[in-house]
Amino acid sequence: MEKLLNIISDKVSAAFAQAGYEASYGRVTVSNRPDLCEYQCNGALPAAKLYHKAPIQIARDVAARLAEDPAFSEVQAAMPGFLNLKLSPAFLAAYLEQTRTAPRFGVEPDPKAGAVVIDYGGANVAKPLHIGHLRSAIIGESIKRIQRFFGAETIGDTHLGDWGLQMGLVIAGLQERQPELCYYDESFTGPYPEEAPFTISDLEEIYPAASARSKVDEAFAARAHDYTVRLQHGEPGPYALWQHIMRVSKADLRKNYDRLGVHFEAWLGESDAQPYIPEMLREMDEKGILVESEGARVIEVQEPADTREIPPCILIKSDGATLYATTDLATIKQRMQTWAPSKILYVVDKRQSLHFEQVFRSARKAGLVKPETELRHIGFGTMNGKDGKPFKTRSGGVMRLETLINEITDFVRAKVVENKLVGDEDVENVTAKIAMAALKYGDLMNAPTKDYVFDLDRFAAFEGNTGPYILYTVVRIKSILARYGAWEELPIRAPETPEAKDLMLALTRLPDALELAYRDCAPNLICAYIYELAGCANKFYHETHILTEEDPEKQKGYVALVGLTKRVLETCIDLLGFEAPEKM
RNA sequence: GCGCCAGUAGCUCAGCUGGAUAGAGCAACUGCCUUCUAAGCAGUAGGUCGGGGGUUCGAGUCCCUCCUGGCGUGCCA
Repeated sequence: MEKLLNIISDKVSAAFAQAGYEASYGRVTVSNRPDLCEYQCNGALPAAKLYHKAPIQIARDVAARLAEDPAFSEVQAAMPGFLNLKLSPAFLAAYLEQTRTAPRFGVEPDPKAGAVVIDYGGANVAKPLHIGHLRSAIIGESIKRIQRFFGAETIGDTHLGDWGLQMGLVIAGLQERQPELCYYDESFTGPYPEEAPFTISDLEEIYPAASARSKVDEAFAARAHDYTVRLQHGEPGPYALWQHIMRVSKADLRKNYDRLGVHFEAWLGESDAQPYIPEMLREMDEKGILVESEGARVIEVQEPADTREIPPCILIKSDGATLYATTDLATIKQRMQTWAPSKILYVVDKRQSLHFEQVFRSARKAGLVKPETELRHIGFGTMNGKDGKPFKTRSGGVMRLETLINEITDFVRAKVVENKLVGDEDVENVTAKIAMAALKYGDLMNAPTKDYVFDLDRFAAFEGNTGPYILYTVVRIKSILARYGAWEELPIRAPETPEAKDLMLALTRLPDALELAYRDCAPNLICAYIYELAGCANKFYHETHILTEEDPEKQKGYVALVGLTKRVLETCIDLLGFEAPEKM
């Protein structure tokens, strides 16, 4: 359905045309002076130059032609040449009634969305998630849901770090602890045990220890390297161990992501891209784009239009090994073959932007994707502590994601218990929902590309612009609706108070907010929108006593309005990746 | 060195393609709970938009320059 701003713009444009001016000057925006009007058109100002007329004269010409339009209750020309508009209550109510009854609130899906791969999470096997993984998971999940809302068939892929030296390190590290294991016995022929010889806690000890040791113990480093090679050649012992590591690690990762409300459709990793590498390299060779440079095999990606130097994309090191870029390119090949997506979105730290620029250019040069396939790196900024430096624990270490979630959950639980609004049996459920809202909203409210300061005290305080504030708004409305009874079919009614009208105007802005968030992959725009909407809802709630309203028709209108508000808010927070409890 | 990003209230940040009086939240201060949840609402105070030039009827927004900080910059991921 047509967006309200477009409908008004069309009317004003037509008025410009009737008055003898170029219609394109009739573009209307939301007013930046709410004290004067609801919508404004600045077109008379630039038009004045073209027509050699006073802007105010043009504005008056146009205003005169809009005066009779029933959509507006007020049309005024203001100095020096602004056109100020107010919507008529009846027109606004009719429009919102369409919004209320239309599927997806009248937001139009993207007809060419197709399949979309979202590469996020960035977890490594055998290493616990730490707070560095938080942003990718939260932002990626939200972007995926937004894509899906606009009609895309979404595939969230973790792209696990499950190949390479880190695996060799774990295998070598485990050998130090349990050298007697059959996996290390090259004469072993029988089937390997079903049960993994370690737990996730063991793995979490083994990797950091092995990593540290490899830096000081050359013999150990060589063994790790050797195991890496043997694994990559599919030798039974290392391979069987690797499978155990994968299984144990994935189960643990899944548990942690579940707790975050983050779900992946595909749990593929670097290892799954390996089979595609030989053929990919051969094809690149045939195209003649894989060239020798300083002993390595690279793809040149510098273009004449570049203002900076873009180093070539290295696919084969001078020692013959492949690297990160090679795997990423093979992964693109794998994804195109498997899902033929219209776009692949990478939600990865923004410091890797050059890497992705190289990979994307190489992919196009190699013809791995269609010309119209969109490859996009959504680079996110660093999560800093209050000191402005990358977030650390009090002791200076990297904080585990689990620890962070536990801290915020404990804080929330104390608050939930204190407020006594929920029964004992609901405490954990409600606590988890509020904690997720605090954590996710606190992250998503920031533009993805920006570094931001993570302040647990601030996010946990729940006052002002926070996730819990949004939840609180929803919960208050739910409470009214539950007491009122059937509300779903009640139609929107013309507003009678400024608070009601403001709330309705805010509701009409939903499509604009969602479309921008979709276009720019920017969940923060949804946060900004629902904060504004929740503010309007709370003001309305404060000024209007719904359940004691004596006029049943008025009451129905109020209930319909908060009902629509609730549905919009719940849809939006679902796009952000969290949900509201019944009480809090 | 080169490139990218950032610098807006005491703190954390908005500010869409240049438009009217630069907006929120926190912190500070003041009101509002015998009525649908006060995790709320209303209000007061707080700003040479890093500095300096320029373009424009009009600049936080565009151009130039300087300062400060962060990040990146061929064989790590």
